[in-house]
Amino acid sequence: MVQRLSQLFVRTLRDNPVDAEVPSHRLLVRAGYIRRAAPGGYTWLPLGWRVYQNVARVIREEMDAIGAQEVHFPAMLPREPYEATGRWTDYGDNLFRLQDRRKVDYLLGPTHEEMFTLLVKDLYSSYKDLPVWLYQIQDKFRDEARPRGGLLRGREFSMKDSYSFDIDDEGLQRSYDAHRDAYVRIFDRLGLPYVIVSAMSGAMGGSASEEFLFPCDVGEDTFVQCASCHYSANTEAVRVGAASPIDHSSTPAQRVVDTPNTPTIQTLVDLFNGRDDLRRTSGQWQASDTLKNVVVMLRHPDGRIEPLAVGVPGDREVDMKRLEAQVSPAEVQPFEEADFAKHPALVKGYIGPGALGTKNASGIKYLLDPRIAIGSEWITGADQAGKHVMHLVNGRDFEADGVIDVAEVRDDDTCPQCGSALEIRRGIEIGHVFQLGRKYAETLDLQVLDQNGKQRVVTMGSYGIGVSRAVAAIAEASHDELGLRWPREIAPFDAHVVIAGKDDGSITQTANQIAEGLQSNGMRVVLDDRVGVSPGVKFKDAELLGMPVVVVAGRGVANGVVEVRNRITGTTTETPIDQAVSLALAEIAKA
RNA sequence: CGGGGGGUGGCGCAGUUGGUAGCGCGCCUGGUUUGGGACCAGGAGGCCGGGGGUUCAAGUCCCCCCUCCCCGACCA
Repeated sequence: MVQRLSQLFVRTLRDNPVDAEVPSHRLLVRAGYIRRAAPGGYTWLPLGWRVYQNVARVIREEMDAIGAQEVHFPAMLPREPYEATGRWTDYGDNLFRLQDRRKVDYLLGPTHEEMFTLLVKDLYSSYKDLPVWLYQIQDKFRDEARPRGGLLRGREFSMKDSYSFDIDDEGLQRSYDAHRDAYVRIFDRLGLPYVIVSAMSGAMGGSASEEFLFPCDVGEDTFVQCASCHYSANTEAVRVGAASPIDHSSTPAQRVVDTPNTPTIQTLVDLFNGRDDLRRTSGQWQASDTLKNVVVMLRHPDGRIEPLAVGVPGDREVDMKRLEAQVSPAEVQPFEEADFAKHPALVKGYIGPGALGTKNASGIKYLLDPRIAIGSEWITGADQAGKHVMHLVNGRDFEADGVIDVAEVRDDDTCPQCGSALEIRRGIEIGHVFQLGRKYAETLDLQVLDQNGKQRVVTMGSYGIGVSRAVAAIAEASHDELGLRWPREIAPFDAHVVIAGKDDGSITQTANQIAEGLQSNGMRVVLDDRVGVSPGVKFKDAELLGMPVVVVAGRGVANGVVEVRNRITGTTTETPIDQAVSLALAEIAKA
């Protein structure tokens, strides 16, 4: 059936909604695709729901094509499985919890590793049953502290997540590769540009976890990309190579210097450059010649709290996200005044390697940025108020307990693979493939018998795509100043036929004929049949709604012609009425 | 959770020293229009986010709460 715009449940807004900031949110609300219904929750209107279904269909087709099978869970889940894996508590405030009339606890699933693991455990018990790949497309619930960007980060959102179950690591790798390949096909079909980045430290073997990021200024993830080689990684996963040792045979002995009133690195550098006796033999001292020591508190999952000291070059900050990722599952907490009181060896503002390290006065574990080479000399805190030390050589004058790579990553940092300059970019995480391994299977005791009749713990992978987020990302990727521009496969309709201008009946007749012609060729068609609406309004709405091809039947009909407009390429072609359908079909095929 | 800015018809906004709640768009009726968000005339539509207080009188002043947006923190 040709959808008549006069009958469609939609209202476009002339003005931008004031509470929408990012383009996708603004346009989806203004064009009548979604409405906010709750904090972080959106209602899909008919147009939006068609887009959603199209995205879900593409994902289903590709998942089914690799042999994955769809299941469907209840939204309301029991507490026990999440209790068993510790996530009932680990998820903290982000978990939506509820109780039934008997005060029994339930939760709204934030993610479903537990349920899938138990489902397979429930039914399968032999290696012959493996591998098996299951997926769901369902709403997830996370009580985000700050939902934002409309569909980009909600508290209720739709996600496709798959889980693979294999008997061994080789199988897991095959399952992972199959999903990764499927994701490439999915995002290509969705018209979403993406970069695949490493999401975990190289220590685990670089391919254990990768993210698909859609590069975009409003994205919340930061990643680096190398212009020369193909290296790309989430900033959390970037690993800097260790610096080569430096010959320090000509470096003077360490020297403690009075440095009053040097609360910042810059004032410290200025003081050294301003004093004749401290001046460098060649050039000026830089912030990068100083060693900054940051102390934090780590809170382990078992509740244990211990301090950790990190040394980074003075021109860099410690990136807390990177630090959290490195020390996970421990949480990072600030080192507070009260903590200084408990550790008298630490002098606030003058913390140096002299006091740090498990072998020194504080006993605090001390880890160094990999850029800090053995043999390099530094200006750093002397562990006395108002004093710094210079010519302090790593390996000669102090020794750290190890290396940790958590300094901020900057534009033009060198690529760990080829040494060229890295570029920092932002992106929206649209997909994530992850080799979970045996963590959940062990905890929930998912084992099968192998060929030798022995119990073997199953190894798992998890693979997610945010469906509602993908809708927003596509809108983000496919719009211009006039409105949305849906890729053909995702658009609510293939063609938008407009009845424009003063009509003696022939225009409406022509428009109907074209709409039906398109439909009989398998196209999904919306017809703007609204009466008393001026052509300008209809054109604006057509541009805002964003179907790939717009056919305008208007004043040209008197001369036997209509217009075919391609919303993607921006071209307008006038064509005889009897060729309108075939031309529109050709343009749709191009879009 | 910290900082900042908001909440007044469906949407966007104004509202003075406290004194009958307004404008534009949209919506309804009639008429005129019909190729780039038309025009005229007449209408409908508001618990001014919620609660408490001050006052003869509160959209406006005071207190508490809710909620939205932005920045940060947080985020399998």
